[in-house]
Amino acid sequence: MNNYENEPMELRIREVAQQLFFRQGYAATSTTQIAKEVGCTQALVHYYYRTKENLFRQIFLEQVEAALNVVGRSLASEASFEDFLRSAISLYFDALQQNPRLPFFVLEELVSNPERRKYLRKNFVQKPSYAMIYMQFDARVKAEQQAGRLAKVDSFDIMMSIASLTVFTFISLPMYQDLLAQTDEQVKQFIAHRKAEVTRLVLQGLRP
Amino acid sequence: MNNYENEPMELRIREVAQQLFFRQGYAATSTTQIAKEVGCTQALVHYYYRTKENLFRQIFLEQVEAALNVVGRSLASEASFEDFLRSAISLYFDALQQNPRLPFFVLEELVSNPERRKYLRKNFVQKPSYAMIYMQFDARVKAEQQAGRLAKVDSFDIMMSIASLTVFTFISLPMYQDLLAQTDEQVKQFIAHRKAEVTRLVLQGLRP
DNA sequence: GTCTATATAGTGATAGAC
DNA sequence: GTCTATCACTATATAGAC
Repeated sequence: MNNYENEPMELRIREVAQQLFFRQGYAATSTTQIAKEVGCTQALVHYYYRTKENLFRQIFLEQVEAALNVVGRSLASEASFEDFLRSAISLYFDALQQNPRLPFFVLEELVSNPERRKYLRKNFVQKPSYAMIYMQFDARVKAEQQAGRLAKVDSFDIMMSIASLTVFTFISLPMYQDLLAQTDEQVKQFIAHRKAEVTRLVLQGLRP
Repeated sequence: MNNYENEPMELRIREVAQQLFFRQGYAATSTTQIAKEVGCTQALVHYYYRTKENLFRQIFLEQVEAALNVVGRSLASEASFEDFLRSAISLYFDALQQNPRLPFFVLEELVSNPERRKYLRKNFVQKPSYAMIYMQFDARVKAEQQAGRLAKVDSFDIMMSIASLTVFTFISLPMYQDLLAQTDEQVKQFIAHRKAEVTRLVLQGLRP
């Protein structure tokens, strides 16, 4: 717990805005609501960030960057490919458990707003450093297939499948929690359970 | 192509509204915008549906029902469990290809609005007919495991994994299309490619 | 840096004419 | 059934006092 009350206003506004954007999305969140939760006037929100769109973009970029860093970190492993997959999936689950609303937040805005995709493309996809992440993974996959230790599957498919299985777990969390009326403890168990099963499924599914 | 211009207004409004809700979500869509795209006044939208929320709910329920019917249909198969899985995954991909925005539309509203989850719970989860769908599947899984033809995995996990892999394909479609600048033909190929790989991964991953 | 006040525009919804 | 007109609100954003 940060000692919230003593933080500078600029930061408090960003933190509250992030929470609200995460929960409700961009369109359903107003600067008035942000101000009310912070305990300041709506004018102050605009004093620091000028526009709502601008405030959103700072948060959005920061979060995408954080997510990509997790992916980047997962590729640094020197272990065997199987152990590398294990620890990557484990890392994704742990990172998302810390920040369960992140994937939906990013997806929502990317899916429902073409401008956001353009923005992301300019800021990340075109940057060579991020293209490198994929190249690195692809090389490793090909080497493993050459050695006959991995099924002949496109590296892009491996990434897609792992992303699907991890991300969807957290996207569906509110439904699991709410529709099936589960407690926090049950949710924690559910995540751990899925982590184990996703790992098992991926490893067995990628055997040659 | 329906001869759109000749349809009754009530229906035209619903179709346009659906398109817009699918693309932008509830909060980002106004009844004014709906009216403009239909080519009528905003008052008429409210004449037929009274409130925006009400218009939304009709569309939402209809779509959830359609989705659940696809799932229900997939369970009717008499074939071997492996063939049943194959045809179920195939059916999901085909249904979603007809309606690629459906999963995101449903998820978005369920994730970002607790009221919608309450509403869904009342209308579906509590209905015995929908609980039956799961029971049916669970029985079949257990029988297959008894016979030693299927890995010892919870039936709930099997559903979650298949849902993750199919749904995420379509959620990520706008990004695939836009971020990687793909043509319609390439998108079609991508879907077919994922359908094959998802089928392969699930079948191999569920072998005992 | 924080406030009050306000300009401007858009929202959902309704009343009433035709 | 469709329109015009309008209400009461809320939104984002800015100007100006302190």
